Amino acid sequence: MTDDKPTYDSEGRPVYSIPFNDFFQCALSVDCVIFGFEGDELKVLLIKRGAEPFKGDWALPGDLMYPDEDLRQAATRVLQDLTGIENLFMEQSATFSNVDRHPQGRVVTVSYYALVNIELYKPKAASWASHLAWHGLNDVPELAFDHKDILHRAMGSLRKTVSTRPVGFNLLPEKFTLKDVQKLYELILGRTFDKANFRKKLLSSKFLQPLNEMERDVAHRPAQLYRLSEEVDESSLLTV
Amino acid sequence: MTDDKPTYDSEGRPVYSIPFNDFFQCALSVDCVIFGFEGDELKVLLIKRGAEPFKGDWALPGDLMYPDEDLRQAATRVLQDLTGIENLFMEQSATFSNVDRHPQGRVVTVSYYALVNIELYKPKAASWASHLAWHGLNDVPELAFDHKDILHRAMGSLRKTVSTRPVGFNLLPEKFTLKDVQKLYELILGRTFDKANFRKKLLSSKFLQPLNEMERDVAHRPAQLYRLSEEVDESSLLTV
DNA sequence: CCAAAAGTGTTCATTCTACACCCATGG
DNA sequence: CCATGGGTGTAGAATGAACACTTTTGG
Repeated sequence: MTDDKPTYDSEGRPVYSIPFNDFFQCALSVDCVIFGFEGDELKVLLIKRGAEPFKGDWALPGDLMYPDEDLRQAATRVLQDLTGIENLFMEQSATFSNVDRHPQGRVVTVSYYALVNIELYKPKAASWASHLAWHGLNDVPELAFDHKDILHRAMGSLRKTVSTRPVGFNLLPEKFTLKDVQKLYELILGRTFDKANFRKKLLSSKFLQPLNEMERDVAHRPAQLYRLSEEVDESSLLTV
Repeated sequence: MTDDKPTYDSEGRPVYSIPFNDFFQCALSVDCVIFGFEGDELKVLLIKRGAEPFKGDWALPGDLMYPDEDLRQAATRVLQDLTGIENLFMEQSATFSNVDRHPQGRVVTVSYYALVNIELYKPKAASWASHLAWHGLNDVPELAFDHKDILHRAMGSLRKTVSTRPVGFNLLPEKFTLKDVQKLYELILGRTFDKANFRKKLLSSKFLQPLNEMERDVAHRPAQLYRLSEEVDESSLLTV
């Protein structure tokens, strides 16, 4: 396919078959897969595109990287604009580079996935509000570009991370029950856990701090509320 | 930091503060972290740069992505040119985008790591031979650009992958002993394993096929030789 | 009292770990 | 016969899975 591409001079210097400047015709973008957890569902924040291409379609929020930014800064900016939240968990997932993925030029996109406490989320600008919505992961509409692929990959990255590092708690509200944690892990990993065993593992991990507070207004025995203990480092291990 | 960056019109269309075409001034490159295993050491294949910038320094082999390629194709091409090997294990690791990482312009690089059977490696072109060398991972020289970071990250990716999927075998010769496998895993993961337990785990995994052949010319009891059994799928699990 | 979910204890099976021991070969 | 590393068995600890049971609330 690319037999004729690279040649090299006697010094091992590459000799390009096209002008050097032709390489500098790409744009980079970031696309953010923003996960939330509400009710009994994992959700993702999508934006309805107001501009061509794919105008009117749902898409992952993203933007082009500016010349004076790196990718993480661009992703942080997108997130900040949308949710108003700073300092949330965000990690690079993968890079997508199909030649034809963007109809307006060569745009390579790098995806980040973020975990937000859905209660803290506030739509930022009024003009955006109608264009932004949480969608249940089992109920995602058609997406613009290759965003469906990106979403699937991000889900994979999340699964890997969540089963070895205590990052899932970023999706939970300040105060939560052990049942909440279990439900969350079950949704992310697509399996069920035995209640007794799951809570034994969680409690032995020392990541949780019981509060002097109970669940309220439930038609059964109220559950103990917990919060994440302060010394938890995201590099700590929690194997679920 | 980027307060003034994004504004949006009444439709939620982004209004950029710089001309749209200014975004299309980036180049993308791939850098390949090519791991090999020889003797009692993990090695990485480095190239001595024949051109500015960083002329004369060691660097990861890489190249710019051509307009009609995607990143994987570019990485495959680089690998093919260097080693002459096709169909080896290669996976995207991470994307590096520091604004100043390349002195000649905005170049964002995507790293791939590959695992090669060092016995099959043949330097491709004579003019390259003197510029290419395997370096032990504990003995890596100063590297050009941010290649040291890239190498470290690739090592991290390798560690993660190798402990859940049976990909390490790509580093081994056709025929190998269980001791070879153990040594390899110990090097990658930076720990030791109990001989008896390690081999029990390996043999119960059904990934190995014993050959009618023994080690030769060793001053002790010769070891059984194995090869990877054919039905092994890289998506199978092997938890070490 | 009942339904519903919280919360706990016990048993059994599986896996991990450490370590001791025997085996085959070259010198 | 010795040194060297190949190869195996076993006992005890740790972990995981399954499940029964008790507790506390609202209705």
